[in-house]
Amino acid sequence: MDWQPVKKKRTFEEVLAQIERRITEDGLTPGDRLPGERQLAEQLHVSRASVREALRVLETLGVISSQAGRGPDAGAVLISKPESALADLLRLHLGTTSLSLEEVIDTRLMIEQWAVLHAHAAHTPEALEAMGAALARMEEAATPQEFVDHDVAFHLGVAMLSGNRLLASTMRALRQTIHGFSVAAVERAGQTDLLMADHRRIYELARAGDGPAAARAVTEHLARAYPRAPRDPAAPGEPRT
Amino acid sequence: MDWQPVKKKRTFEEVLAQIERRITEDGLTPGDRLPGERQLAEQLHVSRASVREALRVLETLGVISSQAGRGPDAGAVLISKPESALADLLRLHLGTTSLSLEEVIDTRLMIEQWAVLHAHAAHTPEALEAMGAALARMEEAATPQEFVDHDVAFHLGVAMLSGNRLLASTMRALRQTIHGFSVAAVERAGQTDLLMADHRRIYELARAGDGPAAARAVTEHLARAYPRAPRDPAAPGEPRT
DNA sequence: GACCATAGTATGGTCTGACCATACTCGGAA
DNA sequence: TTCCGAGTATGGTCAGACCATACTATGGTC
Repeated sequence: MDWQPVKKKRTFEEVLAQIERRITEDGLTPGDRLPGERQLAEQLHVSRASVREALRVLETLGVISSQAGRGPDAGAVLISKPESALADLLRLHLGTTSLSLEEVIDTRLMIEQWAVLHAHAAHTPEALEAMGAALARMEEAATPQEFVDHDVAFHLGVAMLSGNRLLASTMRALRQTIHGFSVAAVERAGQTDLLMADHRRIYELARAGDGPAAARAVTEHLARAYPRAPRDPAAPGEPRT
Repeated sequence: MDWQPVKKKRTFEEVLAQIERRITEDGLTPGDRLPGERQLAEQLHVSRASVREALRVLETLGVISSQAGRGPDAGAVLISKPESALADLLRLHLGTTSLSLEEVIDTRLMIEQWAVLHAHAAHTPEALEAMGAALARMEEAATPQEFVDHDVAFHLGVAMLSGNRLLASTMRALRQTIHGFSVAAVERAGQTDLLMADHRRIYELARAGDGPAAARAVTEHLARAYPRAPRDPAAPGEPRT
């Protein structure tokens, strides 16, 4: 038999494990409620502090949301907000330089390319609608801040083409993380005509179902938006077709 | 002026914000230490419980690691383990069905394709070495469990070709999340000859610097490993070149 | 009977103070 | 010089209390 790790789990980790087990075994889904902190503490024979630390972890990971008060909506409710956790993750690791802005932007390009190349039929109409609406609002944007807000919505629509919620959540988190950088880039550029032309082109190509062409358009767009970011030139081998 | 959100932040969130500020402003990097819990509590005029909840969040996000005792290594030390946070995130959201296995596996294909297509010269030798070593160990694997362990190392090497730490961490988390699924797949298949042939092909193509061919090999490999997972056939538009 | 104000109560959020286990530090003994 | 034990700073946990919040039920008023 294999050796068992002898590490002593901390109390709150045991609580965490049991709550997770309950979630999966009982098939709890977003909207369902967890027992109150005091009740959990009593049933698990631990202190409320330990329960709270476990719940804090779940909240950090975007799995639950807590509200005080009484009634059906009080207490810990299951949710599904992975993007907040991802955004926190990226922001903090950028802060400790264990991640660089280039890597984040590279990842963004990867997702958008993939999304337009692998547009999922069932989700395409919805995504295109979001993209179209964002396009219209971008036209009327008065400030870089506003423009970027709708730009985020547009590119989130691009990610949604894939029909993959993990990619959509990651895109939300990415954009949240590089938000300040995006606004600064638009302010520096001064005008948004070229970016808007890119957007329209991406939109039309996606609507036409021409994945490869849309992927090229996305690549050019991001190269324009982040002039010196891509590290592609240093790559060995043959250029991308 | 814009309206300010009137939401009252919880105490531990304020603590969290101040610690984060200290990290970025002081330029702390992995290996550096944070003040002790009692000291933080006193300086911020909050209770130790609030400090602990903030630290728990940071630990969950893979930014710090805490150890008891005295000496240089005691207390909260900055680290960089985004993969553990990502793995927790994926596992829990899979548990609440706000994410599906297909989406996770799709994401894996996306990363590996991207990595071989955008291999970064500076990181290629190191990645190839990891892939080669994993290849050799896979040959000698006696059990599906062992095989999968080294398979994980191989595909982590693939992700490392990109030189993007975010992708490498995500790959680690992905594989950790689908580990049980992978083992079951290998056990079901009974033999690993085809998979090994794929691996060698991917390795050789990556070493030759032929990104597009390697991308095709990766796609075929994953299609073989997860027979009914990819949703690609349902995609509209033209096939990938 | 319909409506509204008030007391009741269950919830999360926070604090205080204590105790334990751990693991380094330092002083004294061999 | 070496080694052992007391001292001590650290995180981990607990118990009990209090507050703010927000629903619920009660009862009075029209």
